[in-house]
Amino acid sequence: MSRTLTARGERTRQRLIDAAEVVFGRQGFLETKITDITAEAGSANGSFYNYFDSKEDIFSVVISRVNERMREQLDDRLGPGATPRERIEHATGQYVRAYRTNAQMVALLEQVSSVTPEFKAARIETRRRYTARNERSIRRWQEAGLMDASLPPRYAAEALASMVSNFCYMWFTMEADFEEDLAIHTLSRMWANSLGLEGFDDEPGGGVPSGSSSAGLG
Amino acid sequence: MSRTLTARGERTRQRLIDAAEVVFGRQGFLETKITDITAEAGSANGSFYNYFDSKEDIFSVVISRVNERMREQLDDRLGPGATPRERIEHATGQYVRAYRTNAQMVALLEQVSSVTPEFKAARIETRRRYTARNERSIRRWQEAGLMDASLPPRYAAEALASMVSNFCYMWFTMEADFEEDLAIHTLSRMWANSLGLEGFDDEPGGGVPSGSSSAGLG
Amino acid sequence: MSRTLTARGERTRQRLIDAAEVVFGRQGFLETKITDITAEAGSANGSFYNYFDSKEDIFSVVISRVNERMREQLDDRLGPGATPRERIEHATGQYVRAYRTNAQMVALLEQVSSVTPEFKAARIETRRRYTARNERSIRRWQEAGLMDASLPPRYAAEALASMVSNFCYMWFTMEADFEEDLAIHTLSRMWANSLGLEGFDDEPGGGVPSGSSSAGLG
Amino acid sequence: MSRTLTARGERTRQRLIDAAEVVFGRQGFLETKITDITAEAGSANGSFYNYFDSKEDIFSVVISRVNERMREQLDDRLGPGATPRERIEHATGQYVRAYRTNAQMVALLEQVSSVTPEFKAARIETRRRYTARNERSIRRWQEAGLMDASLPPRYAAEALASMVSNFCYMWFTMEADFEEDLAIHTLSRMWANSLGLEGFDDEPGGGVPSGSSSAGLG
DNA sequence: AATGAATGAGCTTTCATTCAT
DNA sequence: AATGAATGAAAGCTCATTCAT
Repeated sequence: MSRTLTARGERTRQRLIDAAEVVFGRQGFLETKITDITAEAGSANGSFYNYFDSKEDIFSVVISRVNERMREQLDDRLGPGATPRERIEHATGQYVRAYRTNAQMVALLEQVSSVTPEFKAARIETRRRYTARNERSIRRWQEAGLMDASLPPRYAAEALASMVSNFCYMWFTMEADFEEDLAIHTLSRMWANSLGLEGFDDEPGGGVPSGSSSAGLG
Repeated sequence: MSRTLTARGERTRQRLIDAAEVVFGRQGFLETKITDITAEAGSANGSFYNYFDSKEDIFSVVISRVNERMREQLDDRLGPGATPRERIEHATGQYVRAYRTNAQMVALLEQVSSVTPEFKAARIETRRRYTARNERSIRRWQEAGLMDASLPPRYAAEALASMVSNFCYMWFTMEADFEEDLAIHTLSRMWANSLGLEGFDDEPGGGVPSGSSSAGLG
Repeated sequence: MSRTLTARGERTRQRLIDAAEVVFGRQGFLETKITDITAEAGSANGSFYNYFDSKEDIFSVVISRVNERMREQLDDRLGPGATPRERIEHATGQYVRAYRTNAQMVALLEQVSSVTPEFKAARIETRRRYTARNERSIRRWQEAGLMDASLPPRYAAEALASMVSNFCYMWFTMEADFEEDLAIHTLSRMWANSLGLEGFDDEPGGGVPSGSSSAGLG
Repeated sequence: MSRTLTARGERTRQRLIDAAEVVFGRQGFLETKITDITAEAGSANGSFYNYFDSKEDIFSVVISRVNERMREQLDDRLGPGATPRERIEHATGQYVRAYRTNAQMVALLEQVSSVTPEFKAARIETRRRYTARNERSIRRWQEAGLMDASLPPRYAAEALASMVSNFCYMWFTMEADFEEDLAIHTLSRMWANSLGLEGFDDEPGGGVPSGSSSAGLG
């Protein structure tokens, strides 16, 4: 499935990927039939197999693209003058918006990863990459005496990633009703509180919880 | 499917439900075929339809039973002399253990609910019931001046349920490696911290974050 | 595929096997579609898979049945008073008639065995079993001084099996035109001649070329 | 498919034929896909249809080429001074070696001819052409009083072609294990014996059983 | 009630062949 | 001539569900 393609071929392949994203989003992984994808793309049944081996194959391409998009959306960092609280709020806001944009696909990955071992592994890895960033921040803050030293960083990082990501899951996928500014503000405040960052609010230049906001899959 | 059954019929029905739980747990919803269930139950293929309409039908029965079990496991409350921190820790411990015991089934429901609208609604409802308890506690604590009054109770309750439940999900379903006592302690401490309960630790009789923490599905 | 069947099941299974033999004979292995078999048997497409895993599966059942039939047809031996020439002629006649009856299926097995390793092995084994009988006869005759001692028994046995079986193949499958009595007589005579049995014709009780005539698949 | 080709076209066509022989030999007729041939030839999928109508079409070209080759390999005759036994041995040796060289293709044709009526006819015709040569020899020998006059020439010729060709089939295609010199010698001796050529061994200038022995397809 | 056979819609995948460039 | 993308008819197989006993 990696023979080089002509321009036309590349176009068709893209059409199929776009179609797949639409259909996966609409029907979920399992309810998506190859036929649905080709129909959506306006090509013949058999054309699918000129480009992909299986539904899993195209799904992983779609997911990669979504991850890429989310990574970009989470990339903006505040400058060095910002306070930790500002940083947390900024990162949380980014995360929430990125999640909202891609909610369907993120939920989809969740759904699939609990079934297919291959995707489960990928999903765990992505999550690990992002909690690792949280963990480093926490470690730094603890070394700097900025927060509760008794919290084990890895555990705390996982807990925070859980809080934000699952909140978004309930919000965007399970259709709980929240107001954006208030949600971001509340999550940010609870995040800071939970680590015992209170009292350090105005110290600029603290570590960044940042990507903390576990892209896409946190 | 609810006509009254003879004793024999009732026994067969139970055998099928037991078998279904085993098989669902082993193979997941989709990989479970009706024949797998009847084989496990030691009855004939066709017998299934004497008691259930479909795979969804028996699945919902299995899930109800699991929910029932979890509710019981989360029901033990501390007496009136306990401090809020003790209560939080107690409830968190209960939740963690209940989750662990039923992790397979909880994950299963998660998986299914993102696919089938019917189960999605049920899952939302269960979650709502439990966050509602958290929410009431928070409201009470705020009225009693025991915690940060600026946090909107519904949002905070959802965030805390997310933190604990998704932590357990990563732990028991995605096989992250945590140590039980430390995990419970850390989650409890972050829970209390995040609400700004510090300084109130020793006030006995506060509300109970409790099993509140969303049974089975939080 | 070996669960015990009820009478009805057994009947259906037999219907499918009968149908398969007809269709295989008519269309060959490759041109036979599962649908053709079920149509011929008058049952539904899916019913096939209640009894067989695949086309190969049912084919091997059909072939076994044919082998069985041929073995029976080749089983009649002459009494002890017969001369070698009589024995050879008798055995050749049997072989020719058995081949004719089952020509379609024998050719089919030949066709399939050159493609599918599994059937190739089976086919070689059957052939080996029958040439082994020829070989033993030849050895005995040589020890008894009844024939040309310079012919290596295994080679000679293979050559004779080839002569008769391939003659029949050309005759019944490739539609060469021969007259039965003359064919049998000629083959018998050449068989005896080739071994140098001339001059011993009238000695009664010699070894039996017999099943020599490689049943079904020689 | 026989419009005149430019030099380039002719080269491409040859490349395809060469590739086809390789691939047919490697994978058999059925497992050979058009794409396998073009891939082996290093040209594009669609190019195939510039030169051939179908897989059958190119197959018949390949087979013709193989037949041609075999005919050449069988063409060497002994001079007039040779005895019949020498001639038979010489011709048998030639046949065995030619078969060995082309065994894959010969088996292939056998396989295909039992399926496709078109190739079946061609195969019968080729066989007939070569047994006809045997038959003429036998007739000549009988007229010259050199052998058993009671054997009907056409029947005997068919039997001998069967003996040698099917022996080779078992040897080279079904992987029976024989030693070359001994095999050739045994087959030759049995050939002569079966016709009752004994006692005439040393008469030079007898007819030639010859390459007669059915090229390629005997 | 219990059984297990029968059914057929539904989906995936392959690949010879055609088409447009 | 050469290319490689596009096509869609087959065919196999699964399995929930219905039926007959």
